[in-house]
Amino acid sequence: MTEAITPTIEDYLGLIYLLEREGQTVIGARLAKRLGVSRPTVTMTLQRMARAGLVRLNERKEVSLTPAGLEAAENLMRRHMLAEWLMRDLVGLPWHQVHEEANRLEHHLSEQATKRLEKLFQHEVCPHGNPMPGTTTSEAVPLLEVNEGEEVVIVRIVEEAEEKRELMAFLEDVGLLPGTYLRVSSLQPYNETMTVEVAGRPVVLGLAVARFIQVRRV
Amino acid sequence: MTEAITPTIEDYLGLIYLLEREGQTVIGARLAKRLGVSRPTVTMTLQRMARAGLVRLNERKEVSLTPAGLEAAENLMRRHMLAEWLMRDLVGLPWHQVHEEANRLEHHLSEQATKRLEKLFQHEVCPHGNPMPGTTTSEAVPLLEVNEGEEVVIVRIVEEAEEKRELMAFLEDVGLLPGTYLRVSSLQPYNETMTVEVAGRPVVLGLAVARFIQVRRV
DNA sequence: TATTGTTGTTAGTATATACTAACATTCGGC
DNA sequence: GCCGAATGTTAGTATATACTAACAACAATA
Repeated sequence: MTEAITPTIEDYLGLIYLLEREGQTVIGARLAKRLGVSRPTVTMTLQRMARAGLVRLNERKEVSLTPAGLEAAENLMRRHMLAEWLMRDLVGLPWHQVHEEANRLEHHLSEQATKRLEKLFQHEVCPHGNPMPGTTTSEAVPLLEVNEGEEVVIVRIVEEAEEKRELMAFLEDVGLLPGTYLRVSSLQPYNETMTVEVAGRPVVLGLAVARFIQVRRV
Repeated sequence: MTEAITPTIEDYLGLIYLLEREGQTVIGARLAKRLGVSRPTVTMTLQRMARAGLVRLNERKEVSLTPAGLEAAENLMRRHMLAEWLMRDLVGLPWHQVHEEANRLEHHLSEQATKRLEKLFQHEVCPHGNPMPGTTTSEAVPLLEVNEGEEVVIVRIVEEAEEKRELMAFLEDVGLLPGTYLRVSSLQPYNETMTVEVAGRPVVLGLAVARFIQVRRV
């Protein structure tokens, strides 16, 4: 039945999992865009996945994970996040590179290696603050919604942003990482920006970016 | 020119590299056997590799690496051995499993991660005692050739043996690892075995296995 | 020398993953 | 309710990687 879950199929599973977790409707066109492939390719791959019992499509072509698909997806996400911690804490790769590295390694970690990593890293979140499968998301709001003058702490950088290499390098550079405290010093909606104060230094953020940063008020 | 070096191509490069280093004549049939694929598959893949400038075939169909192929192969071997050390020393996988794990991960380590690993692990050999590309093999003889009563230290387990999963588990179990001191207590050529003393305990080894273990006299 | 085994190649096929071009359908907005 | 945009699918194609069956060339050996 569940023939072979290839790296490609795992990529689909992981993305569908994340979109579902964010409460988004999962359709082929969105997968195509996020995965960087054409719509016909997605159609074909989803067909194989449905045949393998990993996903279903309803009459409106909305995609959802079956129990088997969910299990495989959670398994993948666990390996992804453990690979991220491995790269960050043991190998010493810069924070902004670990997602990309883990994206390739995650498909090739054996069960034994995964078990070892689970022993070593007992975190409930990945290095970007996103929850491991099985744990619940801690309360947070987009930095976008925070008012002028408020102090907050960064809870997570959402997964969509992890794919954006230069953005990640920028965030690491200015120190906008999970756990960082900052103050919203002023809003410039006319300019689509906001200014925050991080470790005493002002940083101007585009509002698109401020939507990717989730924070908790302090 | 050098289009894309796929994991499959890397597997071929690595094997050819090792066979060349052992001074063996590299022919398609041997590659087919060691890689576990059919001869036609090897023919086709070697054609693509030749087209990409990674190997040449002479009139007698013997395969050799081009400079570009050698560079790619050495690069791969370095990643392989670094992945082995990573798995052994940082992740804590048992010795007999690290080769298999590294065989998959090696294809997906970025240059940045490889550089980090090179900083962390400055060994001249892999966990099985085989030399990193660029370093020279230290003098050693097959355990097979050692006489009764001699004391030796294990220098390496040759690469061919690394593929044999159960053998590797056995070697780890009885403690026949690089650096281990042992004494050849007796030979039973009629039985195709020899008996060695490891840490006070006698171990009977098939001669086929004794050919895989290289030692230095002490 | 004749036979047998090894080796390499052709031919035909399969699968997963991609693409473009073209079309059908459906949805959102006016 | 109509129209253009978004979406999904067909059809045709490409590439890398595999396979089996069959054959040709050569080597090795009885």
